[in-house]
Amino acid sequence: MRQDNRLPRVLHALLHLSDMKDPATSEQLAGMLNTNAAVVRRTMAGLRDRGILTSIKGHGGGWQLARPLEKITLAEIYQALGAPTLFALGCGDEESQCLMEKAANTATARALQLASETFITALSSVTMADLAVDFEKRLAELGLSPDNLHHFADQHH
Amino acid sequence: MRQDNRLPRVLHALLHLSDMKDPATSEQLAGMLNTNAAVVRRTMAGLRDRGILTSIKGHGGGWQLARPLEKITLAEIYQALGAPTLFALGCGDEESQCLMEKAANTATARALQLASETFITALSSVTMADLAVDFEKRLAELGLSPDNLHHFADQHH
DNA sequence: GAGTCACGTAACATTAAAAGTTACATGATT
DNA sequence: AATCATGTAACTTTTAATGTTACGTGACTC
Repeated sequence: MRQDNRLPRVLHALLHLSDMKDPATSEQLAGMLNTNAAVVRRTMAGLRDRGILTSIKGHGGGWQLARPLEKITLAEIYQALGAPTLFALGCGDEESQCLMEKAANTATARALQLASETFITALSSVTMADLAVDFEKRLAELGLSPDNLHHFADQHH
Repeated sequence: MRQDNRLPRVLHALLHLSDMKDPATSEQLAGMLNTNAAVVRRTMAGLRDRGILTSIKGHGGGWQLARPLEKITLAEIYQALGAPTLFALGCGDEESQCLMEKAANTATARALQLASETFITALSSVTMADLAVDFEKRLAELGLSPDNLHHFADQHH
């Protein structure tokens, strides 16, 4: 499989959305994320279905946050993306009849399961608001005031 | 990327090797693993370089364990495979200049890093001997004596 | 209410990495 | 010298994300 970058991409998009008053079109977001509008729609669809985003058609339409950043955990976003396969590693054929293969597969699956739980737990403990704080810190480190210079932080504009 | 099943496949192969007195040829292992001899050679090459296996050319040659199962951890095998990418998920473009994207990527990378550490730790705590014990248990559960019925456990034969 | 904007979605092409396959060179044994 | 088995390169296949194009539908403006 190719590498799945939807999670960081969506986080990135949500941060931009939180910074905008008006709805952002798929076209605008695609520009910020260096991708295609259809990809944005496809990727964001799950977040809309989960009530994280709203989408509005027609003039002045686009994407908006449906909730404050504090109430959106990264784990929920991961779920909204369909909880895509975390691992590039597989644990072998589940239906094998060879007991040696079963032992091998079980051991692999166990390690992957533990890693998966760690991943979900880590995502659960972080909200989008935490990311926004991280962003503000990065801004401040560059000596920029968070109040009036947000747009400088975004190289896309 | 496609799913990487090398780790469970190698574990499976090592269990079979531990059960054989004579070296097993790539052809034989390929039969047990339902794959191709060239794949076996390619996959096992890293284990040979790490001193986990020895390979012998010519008549009566093939693959053998270079150490007792107790002294082979799953983590070492994973390393011997080149520590292939664990995750199907990426953490975005590392070189982005957008501070929002950096915040998003960092958060994703952090969760992946924790998961990765859990995975390696889990692999480190298990040796091939543990897998052999697991195999014996599975044999016993089927009501078979471990002493003289090993070959029944392997559906390949 | 016609035109335009923006989402919704399907269909197809592209891409990346493991895995499968084929072929042949090299070394070891008989 | 013949045969066996590894070592390795080159190429094809596979799979899921991603990129792309196209068109339908709803919503707003005039």
